[in-house]
Amino acid sequence: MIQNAVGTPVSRVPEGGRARAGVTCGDCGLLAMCLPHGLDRKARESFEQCVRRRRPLQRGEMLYVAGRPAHSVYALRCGSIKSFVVDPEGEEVVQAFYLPGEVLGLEGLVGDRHDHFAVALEPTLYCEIPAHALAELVPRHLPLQRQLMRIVNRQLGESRRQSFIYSRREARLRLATFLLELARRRAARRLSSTRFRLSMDRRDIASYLGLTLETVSRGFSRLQSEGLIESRGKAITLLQPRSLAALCGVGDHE
Amino acid sequence: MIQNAVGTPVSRVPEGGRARAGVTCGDCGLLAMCLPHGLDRKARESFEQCVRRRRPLQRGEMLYVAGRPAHSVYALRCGSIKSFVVDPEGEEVVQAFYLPGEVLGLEGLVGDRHDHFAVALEPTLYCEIPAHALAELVPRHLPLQRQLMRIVNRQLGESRRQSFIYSRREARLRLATFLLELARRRAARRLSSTRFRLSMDRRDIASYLGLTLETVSRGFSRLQSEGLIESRGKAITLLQPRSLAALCGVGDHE
DNA sequence: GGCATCAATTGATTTAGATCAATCGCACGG
DNA sequence: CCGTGCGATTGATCTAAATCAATTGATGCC
Repeated sequence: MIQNAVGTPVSRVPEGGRARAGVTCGDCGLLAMCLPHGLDRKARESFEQCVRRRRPLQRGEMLYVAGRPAHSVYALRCGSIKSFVVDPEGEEVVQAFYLPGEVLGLEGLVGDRHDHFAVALEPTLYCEIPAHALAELVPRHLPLQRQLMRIVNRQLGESRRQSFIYSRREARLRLATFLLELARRRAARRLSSTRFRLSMDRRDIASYLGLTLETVSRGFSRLQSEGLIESRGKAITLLQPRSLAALCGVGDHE
Repeated sequence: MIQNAVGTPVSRVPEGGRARAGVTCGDCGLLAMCLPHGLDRKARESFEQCVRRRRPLQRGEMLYVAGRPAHSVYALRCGSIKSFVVDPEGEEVVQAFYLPGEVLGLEGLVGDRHDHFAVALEPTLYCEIPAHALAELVPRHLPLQRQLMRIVNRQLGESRRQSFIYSRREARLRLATFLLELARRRAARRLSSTRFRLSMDRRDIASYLGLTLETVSRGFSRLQSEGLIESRGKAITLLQPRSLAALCGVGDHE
């Protein structure tokens, strides 16, 4: 449904301006996966000059809206964001979920308009880097160039993996793959990879995986009855991550 | 099937070396969509110094192989290439089809290994740009940087659109979308967008669209019986491109 | 604390596409 | 010119997931 898209105001007026003491990229635990990774102190400082740390987004609040001018690139600090497009029938189609340390809105660097929506799934903090400033910095700093390419390339890989699991038609496999992907990304952030709370609802997961929400729900139930996970609403525990991986990795033929 | 992957030698020894007179980027009709687009004459000449124009690939011949070191980026001059991965059951999963003017193997710029296979679907000419040389040129030439980002971004968009049509489950719609996408890309190359020969077989299309080859075949038959296309094997005519577009664009609810 | 609301689960039925199984038709080599 | 073989088509059946429809459970609000 598009109600979010039309009903919720786009994030606008900043509350904090420049990065303030105590909240710099140097301090940030997510530096290693973020844009300024690899920059020396001096370069990082000029990068920081461009970074705007905004007030938090509330759940359901839009970070940006498809069709509007894209003037910035965004890096998540905490919380989570889903990106989606709206299909001709007016249905939301979820394209990606973003976790802290991930960068979105890169189309702002090349195109001039967003081609999708981005909305917070929970209270969310982020940094905003104006595209014109970033575009000026990139040619001057080799590590920034490399990191940018690495990030875009990673997104491309993720998107292709997603296409891949779509083409495998078994619902339970898509679900298992989805959970393991989340676990992997959480592990990379030193968060528990076996117990976590989903910030998205069943409908979002269904849309992301190309299924209906009923099928997702049944999938969770089935994985639970098989003892592979414990699922109580949004609280998920992976009881047998190895078996889950085996399910996705090796064939289900036997 | 993986037989291609193991049965066919990787393209290796070059036949032509440096770009020769008469075959330069300046002459190439595809310059506008290729990497050196936007470079001034001088910059383009130093770009050309890096370009290797290789002997043609035969149908079925591999351009590169997943797992092997990625030392170059490739630009298609004519013919076509499919890229694919091999799933745990050993089945080929087609990720993309590349047409003249398109660039592949960009992961060579960031990673050090190919993560997928690329194979010629017909006799195919291509240019090879060694990654190290390109990586050296990029920081020095702003238009090259911008073009690189534009190309990667376009690939990301394409991959997301692909995920999107996977999530729409109706087979005939996927097929119609596929045909229109091909038509669009051909039109961009000033080739007929209504009559063309598919260089890939039904199995490849099926894999790309996440369907079985029987379903693809039935889809073609159905679109033909509806008078939207004419399909005789690989020869395709779009009889009602507008209706096809309506099918994909607007809903099928009625 | 109880009720309203919405998310999630579970059940019954339908259906699109997968799967299994023949042909068909065209290109190629003898 | 006629087989041979592979790609494509067509047909019959089966099945996983969509759809339709309750029901249950959690969350927040009065």
